[in-house]
Amino acid sequence: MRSIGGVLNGNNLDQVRRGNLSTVLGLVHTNGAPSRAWLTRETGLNRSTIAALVAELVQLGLVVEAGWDQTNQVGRPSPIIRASGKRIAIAVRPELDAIDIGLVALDGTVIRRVHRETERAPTAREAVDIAAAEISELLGDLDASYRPVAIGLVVPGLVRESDGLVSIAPHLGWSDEPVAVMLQEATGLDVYSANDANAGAIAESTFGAGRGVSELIYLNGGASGIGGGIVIGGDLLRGANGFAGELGHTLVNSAGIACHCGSSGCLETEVSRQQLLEALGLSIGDAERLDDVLLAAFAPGATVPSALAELVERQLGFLAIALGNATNLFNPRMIVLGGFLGSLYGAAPGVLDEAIRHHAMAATRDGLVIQRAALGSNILMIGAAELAFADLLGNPA
Amino acid sequence: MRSIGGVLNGNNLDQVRRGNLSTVLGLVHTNGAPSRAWLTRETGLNRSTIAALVAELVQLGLVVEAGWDQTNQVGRPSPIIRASGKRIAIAVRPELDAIDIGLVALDGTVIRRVHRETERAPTAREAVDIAAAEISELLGDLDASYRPVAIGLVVPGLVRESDGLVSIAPHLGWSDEPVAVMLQEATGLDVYSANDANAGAIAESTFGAGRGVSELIYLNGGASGIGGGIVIGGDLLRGANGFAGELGHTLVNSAGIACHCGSSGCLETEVSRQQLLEALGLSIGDAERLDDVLLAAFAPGATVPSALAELVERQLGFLAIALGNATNLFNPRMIVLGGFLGSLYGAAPGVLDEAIRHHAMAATRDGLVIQRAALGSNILMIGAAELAFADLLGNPA
DNA sequence: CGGTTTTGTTGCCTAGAAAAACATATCAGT
DNA sequence: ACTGATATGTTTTTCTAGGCAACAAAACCG
Repeated sequence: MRSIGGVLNGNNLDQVRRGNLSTVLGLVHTNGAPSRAWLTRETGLNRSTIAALVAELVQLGLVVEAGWDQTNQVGRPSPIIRASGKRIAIAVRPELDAIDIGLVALDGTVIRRVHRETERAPTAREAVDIAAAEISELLGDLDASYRPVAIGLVVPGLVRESDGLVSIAPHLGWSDEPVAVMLQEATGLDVYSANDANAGAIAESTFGAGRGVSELIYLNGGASGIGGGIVIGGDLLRGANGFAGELGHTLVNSAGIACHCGSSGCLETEVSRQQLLEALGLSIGDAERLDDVLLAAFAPGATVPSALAELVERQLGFLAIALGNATNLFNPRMIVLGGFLGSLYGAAPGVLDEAIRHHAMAATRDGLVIQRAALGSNILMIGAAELAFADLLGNPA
Repeated sequence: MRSIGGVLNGNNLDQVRRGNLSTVLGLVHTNGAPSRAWLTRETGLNRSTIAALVAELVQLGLVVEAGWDQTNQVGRPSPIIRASGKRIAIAVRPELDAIDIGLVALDGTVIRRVHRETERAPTAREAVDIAAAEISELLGDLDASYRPVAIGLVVPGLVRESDGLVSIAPHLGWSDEPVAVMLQEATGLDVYSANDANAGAIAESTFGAGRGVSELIYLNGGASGIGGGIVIGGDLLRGANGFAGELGHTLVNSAGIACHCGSSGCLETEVSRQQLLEALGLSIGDAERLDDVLLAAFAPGATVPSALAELVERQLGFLAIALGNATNLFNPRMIVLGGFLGSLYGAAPGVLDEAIRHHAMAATRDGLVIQRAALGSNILMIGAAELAFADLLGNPA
């Protein structure tokens, strides 16, 4: 049985309408403020159909018609469609020493953003309680025209897709914590949960460096290790249980050191931010200066200390092994590097390009583009919001 | 722009009809001979709609209504729908010392199969000429009621999706050969081309060990190396250019030997059939006995020579590294092993299972099933036929 | 043999997209 | 400013395809 994910089958007419509403809302959400005429061209649907679909979305409070196309072209101007600024997603992101919470509207504006520091890594219970309290306060400040849609919860760890169970988040010390359910119970809002790098991959492929690229690999280097997210056909690769994308645990060194995952020589153990900070003489507190300092050290004309050059070259070599393997497996159009991996690449792009030439087959890397991530510090807010909006975007009615 | 593969968008009624025809034909093709009532349940469509869809498919000559459900249940019997035995795909498969050609009907029956030996590896030109001559003869033998749909060409090498160019087929000595175009010109038939392991993955996931499994990895060990195919959401992973799935070129040994791909320590160089044949005292001509001999050597109660035991254990160890990496990346539901990799696994399944436990994270391998391939020697005929039928199944009208 | 159950068959209904005709708003050229 | 060309919104009509309900048919059961 070619049961596609178990949910195959008969299209009926309802699904046509639902699909078209979803397509239009998605285009509006992703493209900022297109005109009705643009939507007509882009979807291939009839003018009158687009008019009806937009009218229904306006009725649902999901979009507004605001102003007219200012393109100075002949012909009657077409109204601009904007996603509602009143439907909001709540982004929640527990970190090692803080919890980030933000409100993001369907039109992409970040309405509020708070950073609640904690003395130590919060337990799941503490994270949920702090988030719930903060959410309650943030929503209380808004007038009644704003409506929360859902919560997007982004966790630095492995998250099961079916129920949002955090299987393991080594750096927070969590294991088998039903955080999504706990947060749902504490707030009464639906919670959509995912791994942080997966959320980052969604964000970069929808709004960032990978905009419009349907086959890409996103790899992020953070304080707590290396995480990956893979986009195929424009959708995040989730795998059987939602744990896909763990590129940080690719073997890159047979003689490597033990990894917390139980294996050894993983990319995550061989390439770490800590080594870079030490080589640059920076403390953990200075981590946010890493990019500037590293790029300055490798600026044209600068003399790079040999120990630093060696470290960077070695780390890029290991990175190239993991990316080469992944390129042979996925044949991606683009690789997007975030966090300190982006800094590493920025320092010596030629080194990585050349090493990948060695480790990936000529055919699978043909046309491959490597880029640094484009979204900066907002990436996880945006990714979390996309998680929260996904159901609404898929079925607006 | 969330342009999904560039072909997004508006569903209109035509697409609903096309999709439903495709769904029904696909279910009939994949499930042998279902009843109309079963199709109704499976698709969720209305009885009358299924009746109309089936009638149209009958009209198109793609299915026949033949006999009635013999299930001895209450109620009016439902007619059985069979795929046509007259619409045929032509499977072509160049090998090191032969060219295999087969005719496979839409109902799955293999109508003809010929094995044309060659003195040496054929050039692309030779392969095309032999195949074209053989196809002409095979089709000439059939009466006019048979209609060829297309040719499915399966090549042991990297095949570009857009135009079927064989980028490289190291063991045939081909590079940048437009074989699909050549075969199209020689026969006048459409040619759909793919890598052999990719075709194997399609076959095993549609009709073999992975039937109904929508997230699986297929890995095949042959005389000419190790090839892989990855199925995600029920569809073959193709990547940006169609080269995805090259699991044979995953790094498994940092101190490994050079690979023809330009890298070193690849799975394909560290694990080869040749080593196994030598350890078992078999010649290349005896390769087909490998499975029997190896399994006999490891049969319960047998004493395994230590050199052989070590080799098998080492090879399974390397295999586990590649599969562990892939498991962390894809979080598959199943891994299917074909060719000598299936034999290796059959000899000592516990060794591989244990090694994968070590190399894949607990979450990503949760619920993972490892199986030997089920389709045997017909796998590439079936895979090639699926390639040829894919367009028809996607758009029957 | 009549009752029950399941499914095929037929005719009607409705949702929704396309198409066509008309209206409107802009630009370009005089 | 006026006129024509162009693009797009608006309204009405048409058509397609799937759902639904009523009826017919073919099996099993007691």
